[in-house]
Amino acid sequence: MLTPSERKTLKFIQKYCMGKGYSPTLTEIAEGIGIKSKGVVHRYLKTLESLNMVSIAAHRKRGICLNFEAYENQSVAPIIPLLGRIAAGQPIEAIEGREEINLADFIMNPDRYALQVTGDSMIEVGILDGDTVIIKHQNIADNGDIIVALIDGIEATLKRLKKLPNGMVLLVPENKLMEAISYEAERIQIQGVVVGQLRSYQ
Amino acid sequence: MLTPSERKTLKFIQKYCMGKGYSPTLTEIAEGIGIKSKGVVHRYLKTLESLNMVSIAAHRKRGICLNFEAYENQSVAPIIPLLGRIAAGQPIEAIEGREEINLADFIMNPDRYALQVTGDSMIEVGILDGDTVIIKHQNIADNGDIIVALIDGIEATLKRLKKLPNGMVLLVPENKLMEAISYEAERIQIQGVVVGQLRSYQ
DNA sequence: GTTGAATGTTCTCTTTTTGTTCTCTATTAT
DNA sequence: ATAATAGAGAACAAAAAGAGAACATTCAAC
Repeated sequence: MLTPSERKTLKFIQKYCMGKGYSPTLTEIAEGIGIKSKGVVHRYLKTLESLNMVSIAAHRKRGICLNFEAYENQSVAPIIPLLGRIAAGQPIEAIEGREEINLADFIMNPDRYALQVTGDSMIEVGILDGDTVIIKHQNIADNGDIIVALIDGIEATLKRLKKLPNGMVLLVPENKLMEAISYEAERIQIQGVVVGQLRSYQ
Repeated sequence: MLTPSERKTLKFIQKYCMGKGYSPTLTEIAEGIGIKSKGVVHRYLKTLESLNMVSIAAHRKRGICLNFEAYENQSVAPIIPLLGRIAAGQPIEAIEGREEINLADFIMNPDRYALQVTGDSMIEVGILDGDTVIIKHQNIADNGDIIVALIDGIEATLKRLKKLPNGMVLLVPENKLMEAISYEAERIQIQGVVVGQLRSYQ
């Protein structure tokens, strides 16, 4: 069983790791739990290690590693419960099987990056001004994909791709007020394909 | 386990490659991570190479290559590099300050849950059929918030909230084809407020 | 081809930061 | 009283970070 201070230490480490992706130093932990002595922190860590809550790489800086046991019942993983499906006029319908969403699955590939969208050119497919899109880095794309296109090596734009039979490509905005423009294929360089989109309302 | 500097180096390379399509020189990396010695950079690269995070073509200029598979499960946090802002007709503009997006910020709080949206009632604010919305669980909401409302304790629906002066509440769909309906305040129970939205295109 | 600037590689040295191990003190519950 | 828990802080060990010199190789201009 953990003492209150040890629990506090563990929680702090969990939160820190979640936020930054790497573990804190002893001094940071000390600050985080409101004490001054890193020697004390070290003692707590030793206890946590003996209980198999964490692993510590000796002398390594930021070498604390959370063990599986430490994760139980904690909401530290990038996982959010998926409660069900909501539609107008019905009770929330539970979804069988998948009961949570792992945001890591969503984006956690290193060839993914994010772009913040400015402008309304994709408004009709629900990509609004200010949204963030997740891009998968690749140089080719299928017809109908929403792509990041580099025109003449300078201008970048987010459009739907349509390959025309005559060797031209059409970049189609999803906005009735704007017009699709066609280019010679050589002028267009594909920088990536949209694989996700997110928006924060806070 | 990477040291902070090694991590910084890796992130810089990742961002550089995504943006330019080729890898940086040692001097560019040194500048990018804020040090002066390219010898130091080389040391970091050697470490990254030994961990299979990158491949380095010996003596080749700009011969660094990111090994995507290698660092998938490396980071605990759902962090993705934020490359910049994209608008029609301009180069991608870097965003000062924020260099990455941490999805944990999205959901770090334990009172969040997800719902999958069915139907088109919020289509005009970019919440489409099939999207997932992140809900913050709370029983009160401000005027204009998009809420999960439970009507008569049975029907659940996603609508924008408008409190009317006469003690009624109006649930407003964001779809021209649908009509807002007003209810006596007692019939409506607020289950949560939309704080985020995400969509996957895969 | 030759050449020279740019870039990659290999060192050694120093400083800073961080982890480890102590001892000492205080508080609290049994 | 005794043991468990908490904390301060000093002293030391080791890792990480960084500077920079010297040399090797590439690559593009001539």
